[in-house]
Amino acid sequence: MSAELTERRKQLLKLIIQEYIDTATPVASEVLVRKYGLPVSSATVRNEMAVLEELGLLTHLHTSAGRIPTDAGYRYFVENLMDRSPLSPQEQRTIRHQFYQVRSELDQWIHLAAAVLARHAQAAALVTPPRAYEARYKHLELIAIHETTVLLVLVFQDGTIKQQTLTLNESHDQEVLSRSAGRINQLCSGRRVGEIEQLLSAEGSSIEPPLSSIERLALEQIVRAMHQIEEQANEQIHHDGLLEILSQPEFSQVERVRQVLEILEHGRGLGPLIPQALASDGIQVVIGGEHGRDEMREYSVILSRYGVDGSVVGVLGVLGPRRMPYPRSISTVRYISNVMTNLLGELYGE
Amino acid sequence: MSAELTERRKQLLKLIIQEYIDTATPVASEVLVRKYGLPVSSATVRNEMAVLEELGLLTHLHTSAGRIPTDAGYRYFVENLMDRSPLSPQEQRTIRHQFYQVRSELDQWIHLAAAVLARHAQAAALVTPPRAYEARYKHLELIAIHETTVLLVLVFQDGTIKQQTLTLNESHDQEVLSRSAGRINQLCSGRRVGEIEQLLSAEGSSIEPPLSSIERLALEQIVRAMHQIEEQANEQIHHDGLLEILSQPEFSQVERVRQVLEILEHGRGLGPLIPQALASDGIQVVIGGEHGRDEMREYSVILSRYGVDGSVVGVLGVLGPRRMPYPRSISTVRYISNVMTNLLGELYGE
DNA sequence: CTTAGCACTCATCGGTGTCGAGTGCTAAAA
DNA sequence: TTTTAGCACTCGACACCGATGAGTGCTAAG
Repeated sequence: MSAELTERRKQLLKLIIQEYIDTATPVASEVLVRKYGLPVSSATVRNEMAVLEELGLLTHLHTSAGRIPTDAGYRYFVENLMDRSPLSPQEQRTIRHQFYQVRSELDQWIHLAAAVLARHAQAAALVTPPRAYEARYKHLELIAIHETTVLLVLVFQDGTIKQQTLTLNESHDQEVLSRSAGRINQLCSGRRVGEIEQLLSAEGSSIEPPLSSIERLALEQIVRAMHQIEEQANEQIHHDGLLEILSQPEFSQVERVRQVLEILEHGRGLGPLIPQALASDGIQVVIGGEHGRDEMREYSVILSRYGVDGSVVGVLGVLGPRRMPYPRSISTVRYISNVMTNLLGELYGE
Repeated sequence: MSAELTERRKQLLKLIIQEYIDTATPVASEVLVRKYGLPVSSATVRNEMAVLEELGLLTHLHTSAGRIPTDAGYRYFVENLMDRSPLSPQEQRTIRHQFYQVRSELDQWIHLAAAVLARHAQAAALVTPPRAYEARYKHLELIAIHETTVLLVLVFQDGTIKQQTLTLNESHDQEVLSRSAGRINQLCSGRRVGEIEQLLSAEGSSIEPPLSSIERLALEQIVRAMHQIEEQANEQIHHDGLLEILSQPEFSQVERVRQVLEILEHGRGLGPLIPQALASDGIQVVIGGEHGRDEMREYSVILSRYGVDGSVVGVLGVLGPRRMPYPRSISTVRYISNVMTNLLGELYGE
């Protein structure tokens, strides 16, 4: 009986979780009444705790230890209980200022985003570079480097840049290369990989004048590069903030550090979370082993998509121990996500 | 008396160090005679060990513990004792093959170098991107992205690419931008930053026709970017292989992990080692706190310059615990350094 | 429904004793 | 003079013990 969530129990749960997040030690009934001046005795609190445990929101490690939240407990906290306070105007200003300083350096954005996320959420941060759903050709440049070697710089519509080298049979001067690049630019501007492939196939061989050997070679590289980009679309994940989480008590055994590194570097355990975040609006919070992923049992992730919908998007978020300051982390992820979205919006036109 | 380094003592020292590197536990006299079938008794070995300790080549943590090498011991080992065996042809082939696969992707080289170093030397790897001593302008491209925003892609003679965005007062079409870029390319090709600055100053205002506002803006960005590149010349260090060293016993306390992270991410403690390696031929081995750097007392680094002398150079190497398989690490660093040097040589002409 | 009281549980910590690895020394053997 | 056997001594590692104390669960009274 009475296994229902009364208002008092909710408040108690909230306090317990906040306290645990704060102190990283199991919270005892006694401590709660003292610290927060509850109008009831510790015994009552204990009774309530027992009910919350029955409901699956709390556990304890052994009989004479304080309570700690379960995944479900955290989930309920995140969804119904926690105070959603955005970052302070002061913090927002600082962050905006940092981004303002690198506003023109596209490739710094993800570094900065990861660094700021890590510092403000005190967790490991992960950011995937913003990518278009499908690569579209924007611009090619061929630059003579040395005799028969040519630097091929490829720019896509989402701002991604790829550089490759090309080795030719005979040396050509910059003049010729520029003309070839110009021609390819005209042929391919705004095209998808499929359309460019056609230029190379029989179908495309009807173009006049026929493609020079340089042009063919360059086009082949372009097609290869575009396929490559689409394959590894959101696979490469930039991360930062290892140092931040090392100071947290849950990482006092190296084994944990190794696990996190494996998640961050190889994406082990992250599984479908990134694509999922990419496909859905709003903030995704995954607590512990919620989705049955064993490697993640001890960790939580908060992810958010960012970017211009339908044009160029990425995912950013934080990874930390299950005992994570959810309100703050979520606010941080949300804010940085917005900042990045705005930046990209300015770049590509909202 | 008799505190001199006889042949037998040298051989003993070599064995002790090899054994310690292997097992990570202080080595006992008894173990040595048994494992290597020495023609003397453990007592004799103990006497010899005492002499080696007197010479400052060995220590022990407490009276009844086996011996471990001191920095000087390792140093003597590296310089006079160890077997210098290059990587096996099999390994060399594997490595060359891996590099062959990414031969055209310039920006993959440092990633691959770090990854291969880390895996083969079982240590943390660090690689600075290859840089010219001073930046020289190679090529500029201006690409209209959206209304008044323009993507500026800047290529330097050493292959470095920088991308920036530029916001103009009014929108211009690609035609105009390309013409401006072409003009700047003509003006700046192969120039150093100083010469380009002159174009912007009073002295340069005599060019005809006078620079358009777009051209001025672009030039300003170019100058800024070149200064930036020269400042952070070899400051950014790419690293890899944290996971490799985590499994080593010396990193069983997180504190050590933090230290290494701080060295790798912020270059703390590396101090002048990188510039030093950049300035000298051959392989640099720094063992423990040899050069009085306290943060490094527990670690050793092996660095090598790579690249085309006088044209474009970088530094690569490994960082590991003092107890490091020096012969193997040194061979690996040497080999990868050669591979990278060859790759760059092909690119820029030997 | 709340609470005081109390028994019970369990991790933590300091202290103690034992064990074994390893050295250092000494005196005898080579 | 060098080597070696023998042995005392040192010190870390480990297990065990009991005390301590935090914290719960239960019960019976308010």
